[in-house]
Amino acid sequence: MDDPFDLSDPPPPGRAPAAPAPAAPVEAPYLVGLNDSQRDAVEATEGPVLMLAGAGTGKTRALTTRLAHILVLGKARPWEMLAVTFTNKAAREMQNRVADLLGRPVEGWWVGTFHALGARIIRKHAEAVGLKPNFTILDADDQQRLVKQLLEAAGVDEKRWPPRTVLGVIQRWKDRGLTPEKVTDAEGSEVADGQALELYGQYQQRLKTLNAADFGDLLLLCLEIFQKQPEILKQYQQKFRYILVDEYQDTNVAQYLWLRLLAQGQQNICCVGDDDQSIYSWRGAEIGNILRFDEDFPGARVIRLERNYRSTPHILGAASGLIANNEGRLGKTLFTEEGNGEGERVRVIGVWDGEEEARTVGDEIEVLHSKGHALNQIAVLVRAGFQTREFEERLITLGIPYRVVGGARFYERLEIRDAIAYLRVIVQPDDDLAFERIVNVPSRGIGKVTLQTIHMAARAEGVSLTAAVRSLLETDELKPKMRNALGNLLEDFDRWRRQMDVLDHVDLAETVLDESGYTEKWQRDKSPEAPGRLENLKEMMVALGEFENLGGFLEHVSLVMDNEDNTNDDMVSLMTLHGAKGLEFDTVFLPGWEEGLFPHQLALDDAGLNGLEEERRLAYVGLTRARRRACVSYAANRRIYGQWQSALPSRFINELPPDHIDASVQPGLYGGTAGSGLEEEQAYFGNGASRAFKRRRAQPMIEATWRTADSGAGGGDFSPGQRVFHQKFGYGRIKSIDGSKLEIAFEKAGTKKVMAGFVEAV
DNA sequence: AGGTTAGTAATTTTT
DNA sequence: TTACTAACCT
Repeated sequence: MDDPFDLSDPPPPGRAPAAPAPAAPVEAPYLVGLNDSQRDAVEATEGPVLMLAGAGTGKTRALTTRLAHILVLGKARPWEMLAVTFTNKAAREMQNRVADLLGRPVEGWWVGTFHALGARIIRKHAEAVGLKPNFTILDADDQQRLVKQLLEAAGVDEKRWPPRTVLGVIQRWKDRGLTPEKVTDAEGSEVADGQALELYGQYQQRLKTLNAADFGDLLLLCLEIFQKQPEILKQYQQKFRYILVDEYQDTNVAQYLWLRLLAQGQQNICCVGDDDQSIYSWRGAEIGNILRFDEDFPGARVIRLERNYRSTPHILGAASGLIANNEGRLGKTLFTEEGNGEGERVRVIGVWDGEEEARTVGDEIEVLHSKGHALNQIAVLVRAGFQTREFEERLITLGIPYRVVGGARFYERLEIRDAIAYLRVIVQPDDDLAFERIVNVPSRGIGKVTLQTIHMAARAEGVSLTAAVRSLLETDELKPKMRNALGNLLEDFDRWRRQMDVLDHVDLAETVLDESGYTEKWQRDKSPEAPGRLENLKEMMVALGEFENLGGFLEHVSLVMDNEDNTNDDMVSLMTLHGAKGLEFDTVFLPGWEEGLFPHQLALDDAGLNGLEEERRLAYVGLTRARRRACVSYAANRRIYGQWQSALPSRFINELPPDHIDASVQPGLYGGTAGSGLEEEQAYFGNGASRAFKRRRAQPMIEATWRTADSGAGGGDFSPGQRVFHQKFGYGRIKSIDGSKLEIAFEKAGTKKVMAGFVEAV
């Protein structure tokens, strides 16, 4: 992941300027076969354009052709183009398809995810925002641990305010482009005993100390750079002459601001999206961004892609009828090519319980399979992950191969995260979160108490944990056993760091895992998953080998968390509706359409009508994944968390236009009337609405590990001869001072070296 | 310091 | 129901 060119934009050496064709021929080959609106979208290169692309309307084709077109016309050289996506997969596809269109790879253009591009910009100007260029990008787990530490220090009850909740609040602020200074006091007042805003500030402070940024920062810090240093912004503005944004309906405020700053002046920005497929508001996506586009970019052209190449008229009719129940849409009228017949109606099946639903779907799949239907053209799309289980069990029974898409990702596995933590500490000694993760893995006898001591020392001196350990080693604060263990560990670190220059990075990683005893830990482990973990570690080494250095690998790990998809294997796909966005299958099963599950009760609780509309969009996304067959189902009874619950058919079922569906209900459900209504008195999925905002009396302050030491960094407050008190050694008199380390003659414990932060004057 | 047990909570998750 | 965490015991 090197950066072959810098901001000043010299053409990549040895490469001819992207041969600008002498005016595009009237009918360039790549334009053949586009429909009128697609062609419109390709040729409207100047000024702001909103490409409203409905499901299955050939969006990617239009968008990649547009990019190729700009290059062919010579309107921009590759490095003057910026193409932003949400996923690495989408970025990769864009790159490949543009290359296909042009018949050669395009090099040097900025194509990638918001986060990857943000990271790239920040690394270049890191000092401007108080980071070193080698800053760490924290993952979700790191972030949560950090918040947890802050909550503990602030004495917030973690039962009431779980770290993930508080982290969520901080992230939503970041999504909105709000730094701690910009959040209004009132906003955090309900969260974490009113300390949310303060915690946010501390969180950011910690990140700086750790030389780290989280995902939100990858955009926020860009904004900060652009604001603080307008000349840098200007360079980028001049550089990027054509900007293209995919999945615009999923952008959050920070991303919107980022784009708007970059597009200023030039305004050749093309945003592609579909308001009806906005399903990530809970992650900060602002559907308003796409709805407001023509206000934000005056004179914008809106081009609608409405001709659907994917689904049958019945499927499209059902989906369109459903989504028509939403308000505040930009509105599109999807249509299909005529002449292919109408296809099958969308089937709607009501059954007794979840097990029967799984059995029914399984049987259907079996029939399709026996007719020669490819399994990888069949998907079961569920609302929530736990729903896949019943289908898995059924498919196993039937002997039908399947894969669960999504789920645990490679780099999130315990052993991989541990291994990476070792590498992180080596590359970036200030990375406390990584240090903490592996300081006692494998077990070195360093427990809670020792770690606490290290934390206090770090806090007192305002340094990283590694540095604090270094200081502590020169004192008598630690028990000899600990001092020995930590001393060895630090020696190891130092040695590995030295080897970074001489050893190949794969060899180094192997050395580290070997000498640290980490590999051995799993070799000795007798649990059934241990061999798999060792396999994964080997696998990681292979991945590591594909990078030039450790830094590149770590960047990849942070930013490219996607699963490899083996779409080639003939297997049924089980996945969530969210996971299915952007995919298509001949046959799609949509189980669990029940009130409370879909729409999900929590979505309604949290976001009311907006929540309902987003659930409806999710249903729309589900239906429009199907090319030829869609089958919706619901169960009258379902076991959730071991409890049987009865449920009514989803209101979405009633919203499907009768002309496009074919409903069959198992006799005996709901006293014989199917989907007859949604009586309000039913309270499904029990637990009340406002769990998130319950409060409790303030907790007594936890003995502050961090709070105490804020004042006195260094040994400056002490002088020789002074009488002091130490928690462990009692009273004594200072003999000499060496920086933050004091030599003290204790009355009971004898003469010891201790950290200044651990003693108080008496 | 590490293992055991009891209590609790439980969507969606492109980076 | 399961899975994870925090206090608790050894």
